[in-house]
Order: sequence, then structure tokens, then C-alpha cells
Amino acid sequence: MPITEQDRLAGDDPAAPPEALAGGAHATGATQRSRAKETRRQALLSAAASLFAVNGFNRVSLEDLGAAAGVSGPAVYRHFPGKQAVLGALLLSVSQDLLDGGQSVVAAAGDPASALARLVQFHVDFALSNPDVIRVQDRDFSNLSADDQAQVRALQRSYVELWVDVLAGIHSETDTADLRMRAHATFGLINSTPHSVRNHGRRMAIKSARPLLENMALAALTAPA
Amino acid sequence: MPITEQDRLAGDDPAAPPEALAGGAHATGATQRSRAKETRRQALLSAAASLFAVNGFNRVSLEDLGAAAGVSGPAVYRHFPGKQAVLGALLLSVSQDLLDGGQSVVAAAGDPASALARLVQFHVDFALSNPDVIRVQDRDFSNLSADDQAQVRALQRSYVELWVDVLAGIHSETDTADLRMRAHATFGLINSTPHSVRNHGRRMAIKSARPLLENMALAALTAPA
DNA sequence: CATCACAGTTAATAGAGACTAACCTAAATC
DNA sequence: GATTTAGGTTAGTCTCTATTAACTGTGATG
Repeated sequence: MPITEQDRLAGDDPAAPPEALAGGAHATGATQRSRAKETRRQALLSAAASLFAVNGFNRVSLEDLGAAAGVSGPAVYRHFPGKQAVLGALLLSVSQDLLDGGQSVVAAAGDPASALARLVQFHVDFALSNPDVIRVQDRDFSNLSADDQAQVRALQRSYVELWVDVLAGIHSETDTADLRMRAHATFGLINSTPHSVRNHGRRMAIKSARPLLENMALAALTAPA
Repeated sequence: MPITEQDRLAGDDPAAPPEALAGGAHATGATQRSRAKETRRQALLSAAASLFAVNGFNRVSLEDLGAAAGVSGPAVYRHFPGKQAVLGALLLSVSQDLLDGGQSVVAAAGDPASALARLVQFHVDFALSNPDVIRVQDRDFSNLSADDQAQVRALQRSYVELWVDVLAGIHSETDTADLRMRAHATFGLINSTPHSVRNHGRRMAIKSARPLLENMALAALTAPA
């Protein structure tokens, strides 16, 4: 472990025996064991998000990862086939969540203009709520296995197309490549927050960041070609 | 070496003897040797930019790096004290170039509004011309030594302050934290191009990307608070 | 011309860290 | 209650790669 954090996330005392985890919040499995396992899995994913975000995939050892989830080293193999698979699970779930969220937002909206406004709100909210995974996604994508890369890319593509379709309903004259680039650039704008808004609150309050980002994003999206 | 490129950058045949490099384009040193050395150093930095951008710092070995510059393995130590130092030299020079360029742009401009427009032009141009280093900078920053991190951060801070000062001349009522976040978000927007504009030209022509990005950036920067 | 300096080379060295083996204990299961 | 299952543990193994050592050949330098 380099030097940085690894506490703060494992809500439970790392030294506590596994049974202490059994009564955890979620985990809907039947047996006590399967619930404990699910909880541990979530702890590992959460630890991975934070550790990977801070140190980068390559500088987090399985030892670090296990320790942050209250377990040590090779125990990770009881939950994932390998280190790369942890990253895969993490990024696949993020991409899926973004896509699902985006789709339901669009489905709920009436006209394209309000759909776009809601999409922006949704994405800003997502980025401000999950800065860690956002960071990991655009820093450690290339550490995914080839298969996972393809799957994540497919999900991301769908998400982008969602935006492009909505944008096409507004800038009907503009060609798709242009709209796709607008979407990407807007993601870049919104996703910049993990860099500027520090976890330990140095820079700027999230509360005031939200409307500012929304306004900037909408302005950029509706700027003249 | 994973699989990806390592040719295409070393303009000279990697198998060619060192003397072939002596007649290179730049390198103003006195003796033949010092010119060759400078050329090799540049080749290493250029190879590093490309390799790090594609594969990430950690998955490029010194062997790869040397090979891409027509030299092999430990020869890198004749030019840099270590792998980390190569990254340091690369990112320090980028940060310095951005700051220098930004300062001269602002110095040349009259009113704040035109200064801002020129800054945007400059930054867009920089990002489109050097997608590799942009990518490396925001992906592998944390692989720098502590000292280099501090230096790069200082340069970046100055660059941001340059933008904030110009922005303050326009949105005079807005507070600085807000303006700083605007600058960061705009960098995120503009720096998104390394992701969307692929080197091998899949996505969108650079030519049409430039004005689009400029318009989006300006719209975002001047959006209501 | 003699000698030095120095960019390169190939062959160790060394440390890190992903993954595997062998065991252990307690919840499931019958 | 006996037996299996499975999450954990600790102690290897094995590979990869940054760095160092020991040499070499050739362009400066006097």
C-alpha cells in the first residue's frame, strides 16, 4: 500500500469476525452465509471504487483491496476470479446504471427539450454522487479484459446514442457525428468534477456545483454549431 | 509489450545505427554527440507520449520505451534517471507549454472578452494537436514522483488562475470558486477530444471539431450562473 | 596519436505482487 | 449429530520488470 486511505469505507471494524457482517443492511439471500457473502462482495466493490480512484488500478494490490474490505489477500478469489474481474464488475455496473437511469429519464420526459434537461440533471447528479467510479471509468478502462472492454463500450455507446437521439430532436438539421461529439464533450465537462471537487471538500461545495454544471452543460449542448 | 503500436513514431529505422540520427532536424548542440543525444532524448519523450497514452504508464516497460526510440532497455538511463523521470519531464514540459502559451495569448489580447476567446482557441488547438500528452496528463498524473506532482500542480494552478483572472474581468459579480470550477469544467470539455477523436480518424474530422469545441466552450463559460 | 568520456549493450539482481496450494473452521444439509 | 460446502487463512510459487554491473566501441580532446 502506498500511503493513502483504506479505512473510512469498511464501515465495520476490519478486525471483526465475518459473522459481524451477517446482519448487514441489504443482501436478500436465503441463508446467513449467502447474505454475508453478498455483503462482503459489495464491500469489496466499494473498496475497489475508492482505492482504484485514489491510487489507480495498478497500484492497488489484492492485499490492499482485501484489507480495505476487512478480509485479507487471496480471499478476494472467493468472490471474483481475479483482480481484473473486480474492475470489470465495477465498471459494468456503472455503465449499466448510467444507461438504465438515462433510459428511464428519457422515457418519463415529454418533449426533447425537457428530456435533455433531465438527462443533464441526471448525469450531473450521478457524477457528483459517484465521483470515484467516474474517475476509475475514464482512467482505468484500458485495464479491463478485452471482453469487459467490449461490453462496457457497448453500454457506453447505447448511452451516448440515447443522448444523440434526444439532441437530434432539438438540432434536427445537425449531423450525427456533430451531436455525438457534443455528447462526449458534455460528459467531459460534467465528469471533470472528480478532479475539481475533492472528497475532503477543499474546493467547492457540491450544493453550488450542481446548478453551475447544469447550466454550463445545457449552454454547451445548445450552443450554435 | 502488450500488442499495440510502437512503430509510427520513431521516424528512423529502429535498427539503424545511432550515427544515422546525428543529422536529425533540430538539436542545436555543439558537438555531433550532443546533438545525437538531444535527438535521442526527444525521440524517447515522443515515444513515451504515444506509448503512455495508449497503454498507460504502468503497462509500458523500459524495454518498450527504449525499443520505440530505436534503442534498447537500460539505455534510457543515459538520458533520464529512471522511468518515473521520463513521465516527469513529459508532463512538466506540457504544463509549462500550456502556461507559457496562455500567458502570451492573454498578454496579446485587449479586452477580457477577446482574451477569453483567444484562450479558448489556444487550448482547443493545443488539445487537438497533442491528444497524447493531454491524455497522459490526466490519466497518469498520480504516477509522478511527489516532487514532480507538486511542480506540475503549481504550473497547472497558474494556468487556471490565468483563466480565472480573465473570467473575473467578465463575470465581475461572480466569486472565484465558481470561476475556478468553470475553468476546470471547460478543460474537461475541451480535453475530452482525445477520447472522442481517435488517432486513426474513426470518429470526426479535426477540422470540424475545432469550431464546435470553441463554441461549446465559450457558451459554457458565459452561461448564466 | 593517446586517452577519456560516454552512449550503448547484454547479463545479473531484486522486489513486488498476482495467483495457487494446503489447511481450518463453522454454517448448511441430511 | 455426522458430513459436506465454502469462505478464510497462511505460506509458497512464478513472472515481470525496474534498476545495476561489467564491458565495448567510438567521438571528443590535447
